[in-house]
Amino acid sequence: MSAKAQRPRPKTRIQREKQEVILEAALDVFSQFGFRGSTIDQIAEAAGMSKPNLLYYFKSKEDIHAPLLARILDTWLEPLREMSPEGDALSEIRSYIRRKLEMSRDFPRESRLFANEMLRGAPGFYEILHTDLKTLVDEKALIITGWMAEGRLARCDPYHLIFSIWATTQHYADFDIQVQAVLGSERGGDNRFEDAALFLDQLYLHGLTPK
Amino acid sequence: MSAKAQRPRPKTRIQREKQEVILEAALDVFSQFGFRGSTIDQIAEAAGMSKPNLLYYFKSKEDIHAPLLARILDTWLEPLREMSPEGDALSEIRSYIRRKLEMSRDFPRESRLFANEMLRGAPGFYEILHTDLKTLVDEKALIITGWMAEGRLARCDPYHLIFSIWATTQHYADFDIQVQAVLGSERGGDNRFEDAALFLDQLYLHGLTPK
DNA sequence: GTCTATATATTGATAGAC
DNA sequence: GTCTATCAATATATAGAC
Repeated sequence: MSAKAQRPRPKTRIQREKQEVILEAALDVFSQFGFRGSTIDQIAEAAGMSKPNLLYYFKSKEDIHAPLLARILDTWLEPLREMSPEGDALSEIRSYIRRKLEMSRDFPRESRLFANEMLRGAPGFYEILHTDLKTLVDEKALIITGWMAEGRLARCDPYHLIFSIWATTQHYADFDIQVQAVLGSERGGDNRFEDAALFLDQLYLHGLTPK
Repeated sequence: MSAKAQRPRPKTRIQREKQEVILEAALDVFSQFGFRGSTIDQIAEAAGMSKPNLLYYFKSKEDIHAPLLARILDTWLEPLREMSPEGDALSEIRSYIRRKLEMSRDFPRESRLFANEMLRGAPGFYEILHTDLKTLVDEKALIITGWMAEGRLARCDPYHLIFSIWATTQHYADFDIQVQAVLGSERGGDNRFEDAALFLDQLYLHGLTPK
């Protein structure tokens, strides 16, 4: 939303739709090869248009990449934002895990785009992580710590708890190829996400239930 | 080791050392930008030599990348191989986690190189995952299932258990920049791996202790 | 808005002097 | 073995016709 404001806002509906087609194609490409490894040609082909035509809508490679990145962190943290101090501790954590896993299932390319950025050290992105992201995580860590103090949750490091949830859920998007290779055709089908959901639910339920 | 056999073995010790310098530099670069996003120029500069000089030792970009990839899976799976059916179930799992986390701490670039390959769909690598890796995981999954049948471990899906261990431990290498950004300078120092080890140990101890 | 043509820079790789 | 020079291919981006 705020990302749109960076470039002159699209005038017509057609323009906006074309831009969406391009961003969609770019997400395919960038999420696989990262920024440096992707070419405008690849994106143009994926978008079904010529390179100059694509560059009519976005004046540079960076201009295609930036809005994708800008919208992703917001989407990605939505499930964490929903974690409420009012709810039941274990239920809140478990449904956070479920929602996060659903995001990996439904938006794997976004997850991989993000992962690519992390791998190269998040240039021009670190500030946001260190401010916006850190603030949100600090806030939620406090809630979790509160739950532990009330005896509703086993005591543990809330930051590493959150990291472990990020890791386990995003793994199914980022390392999907490996997951499928190991599970094989029999079990790698569509229910790998259900199996993962069951496993993670149990792991964290038993792992976090106060003793 | 078997990777070396693919190209004519180096004659002198000097040659071998130069190749090592190059591979070391290449690991730095490839692990950040992936294969396509890295340039021979970058690698040459990191290795402190000219591009033609580097290409005297490795005749192509692919030839630098391949041996790095070949040696990595072996190293990476070493801790899993060590998991023994003779040992105590919970201890075996916990020390597997500890060793795997140590690898993320000690070989973060290798982890990121691997992650980069997964993100682009592991071209020319999938076969190995589907055969060698799957075979090893199948074997260890059987052991784990055996432990569960004996009541030494809480029942759960052994494959997703292994995935979750991979995910949580590799996260500290692959997403290090994010971990550091969130923890901040106070806690992001050198003990983030110790904190992670403590957290994971507790999570899996409680999560996997039979009820 | 979309195309062909092209300018300009970067990249993978080689030739050949030393 | 290492260097300078360079080639051919690819890449980002623009010009200008339609």
